[in-house]
Amino acid sequence: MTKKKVTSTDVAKLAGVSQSTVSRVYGSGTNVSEKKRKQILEAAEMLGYQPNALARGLITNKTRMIGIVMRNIQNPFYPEVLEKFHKCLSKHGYHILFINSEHNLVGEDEINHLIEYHVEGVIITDALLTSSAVQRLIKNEIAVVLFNRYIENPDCSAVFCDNYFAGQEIGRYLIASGHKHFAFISGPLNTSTSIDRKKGFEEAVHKGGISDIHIEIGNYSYESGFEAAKKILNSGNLVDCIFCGNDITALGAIDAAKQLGFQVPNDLSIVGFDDITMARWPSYSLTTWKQPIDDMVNAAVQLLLDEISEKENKVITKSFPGELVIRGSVKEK
Amino acid sequence: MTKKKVTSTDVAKLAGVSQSTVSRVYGSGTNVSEKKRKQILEAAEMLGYQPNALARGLITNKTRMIGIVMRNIQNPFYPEVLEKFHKCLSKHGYHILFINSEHNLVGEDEINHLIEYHVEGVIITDALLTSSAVQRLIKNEIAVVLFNRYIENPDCSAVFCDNYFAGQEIGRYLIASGHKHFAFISGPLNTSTSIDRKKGFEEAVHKGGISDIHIEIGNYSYESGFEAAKKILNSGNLVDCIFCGNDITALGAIDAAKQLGFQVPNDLSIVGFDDITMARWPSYSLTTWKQPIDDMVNAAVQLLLDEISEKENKVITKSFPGELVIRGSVKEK
DNA sequence: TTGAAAGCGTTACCAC
DNA sequence: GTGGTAACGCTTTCAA
Repeated sequence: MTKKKVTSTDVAKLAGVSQSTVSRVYGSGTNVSEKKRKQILEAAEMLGYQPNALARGLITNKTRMIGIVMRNIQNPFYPEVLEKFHKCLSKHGYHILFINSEHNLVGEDEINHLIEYHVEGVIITDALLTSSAVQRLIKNEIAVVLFNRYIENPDCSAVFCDNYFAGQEIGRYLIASGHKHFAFISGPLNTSTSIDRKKGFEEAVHKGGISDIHIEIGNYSYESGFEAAKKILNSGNLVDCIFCGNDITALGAIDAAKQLGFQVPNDLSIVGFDDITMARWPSYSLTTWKQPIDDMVNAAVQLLLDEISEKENKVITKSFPGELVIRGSVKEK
Repeated sequence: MTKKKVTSTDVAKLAGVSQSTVSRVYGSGTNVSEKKRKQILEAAEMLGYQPNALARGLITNKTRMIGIVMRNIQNPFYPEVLEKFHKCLSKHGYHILFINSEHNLVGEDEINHLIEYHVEGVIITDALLTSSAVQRLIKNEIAVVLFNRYIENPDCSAVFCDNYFAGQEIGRYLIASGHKHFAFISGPLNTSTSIDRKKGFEEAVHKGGISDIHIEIGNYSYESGFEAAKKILNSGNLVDCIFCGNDITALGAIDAAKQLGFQVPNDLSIVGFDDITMARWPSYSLTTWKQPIDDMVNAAVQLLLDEISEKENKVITKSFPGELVIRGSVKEK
């Protein structure tokens, strides 16, 4: 077993045909007789031939690679999202160049890598691009879709949950179930996601006749939920419910409440956001807002593929409502 | 702002030099005068030039891509691993082609993709390769390292935690802390990982004078831990401790125990494996075995890079002991 | 230090 | 149907 890489020319020689014909078998598939096709496939099998995707990409300008830039992968919501993107993209014959970004704003060098590798499109989850970065991608004919974020003055497509609506619904639900003293643990307020959830929630609560909401700003982590809840419960303010910006924060809040001797939901109601698998665990049984991940992922991929094939840049934003999932962390009084 | 992709030839023209010289600036960096380098970088900046990694890879046979095949990404252990791999690999200038495998055995088509894209190396986490798959990768000069698994008759390198030792230590610890009635919730017994943990644990427990261990086989998920624990606790067998094959299983077991009215650790001790972040959460406060992820990831990357640069295939396996992390889920009687 | 030219493994466009 | 040949964008000789 030698170690030389085998090319279409090797296959052609062994099969006694031209290299072009081999290429046709693996490419268009047309214009090749049944007999030669057979010979070629046999020869390829013998040699262990695999077409070189790089060479192909060089000439076709189609690498069949999609860059996924993901932040916050420690939040269980995102592995689930990644898994679904992988499934959906590979169904369409695409591969994933994975980039784990650490910042809210995707860095220049990360953009550079995506351009260098000539990915056909990029999905950005839970992060943003400067508009100059968007321009660079577009200039390099790379389609872009934001996932779970959008930009006010949109220069690229986006798929997200209607956070404003969701925030409202959660506010209404807590009002309707008889709560009087509200707190909200938000994520950092530099993201559309956080801002909209907050705005919707506040509006609904105010409309329900409650003027004061105790607000803490966290960073969507368990620890920040834990700390924020402690602060709220130790503040002396009366509080009978907390809306948490995401599930993992809510789990932290529940643990903090328990530690301080509060019973959830009897003394304190807690609502999360995302509906991660853990929300369902009996220790928490978290009432939360379900983001329709499947639909969102499918939509994002569809948008991306459309952009890739159509070449013109329509900017489309798609929002999904999602739905309240009632479990056991809210007391309906 | 036009949309034509800019190449080194474009840069050369604008800078008034030859394409070769542009290439030298971005490649070796040698043999180019300070003056021309400056002109070139300026021109490149103006045009927004990025070298084409595919074309480069085609000629150099170095794509600077590493394939990561990951299974079970819903288990929080693996996102953490992925994040660290990303960090370590990008520090070395490598990029990740991400593949989410659904099976214990990596499929032929997944191998094909890795070969097609000419990744320089592959890291397989929590899955195995048939030896014919290994041979195909090697024939295509792709280095392979298994992470968290090894093969009995090794044809590729591997990095893992010494599961046999860890199992023993956990057994000894539970014996030493006065437990008498043992149960074990294993992962599927077709993996080295599971087999070794089980073997070590059983040996230590037997050596401690206990002959019976109630064994259940799960699949390393929360749900399977939950169900298995219920089965154990409802079996009528007396049980005062359960060792769970991984943390997520242990969390399920804890929740099941609580639901059945058992107090952890007073009525029942529980030990996990991995030390995922959630093990630290107050609701669980799980005593567990810490896999030294950082060291393991660094070792895996180092092994891979060595294999890539040395071209000869030494098969090296590296095991790490890890350590017991004592929290609150075990009663020391 | 520089540039011309060959070649990496494909696809695409020709003639035949 | 088929094979020859020119790209694709780069690195790497080799002469100058």
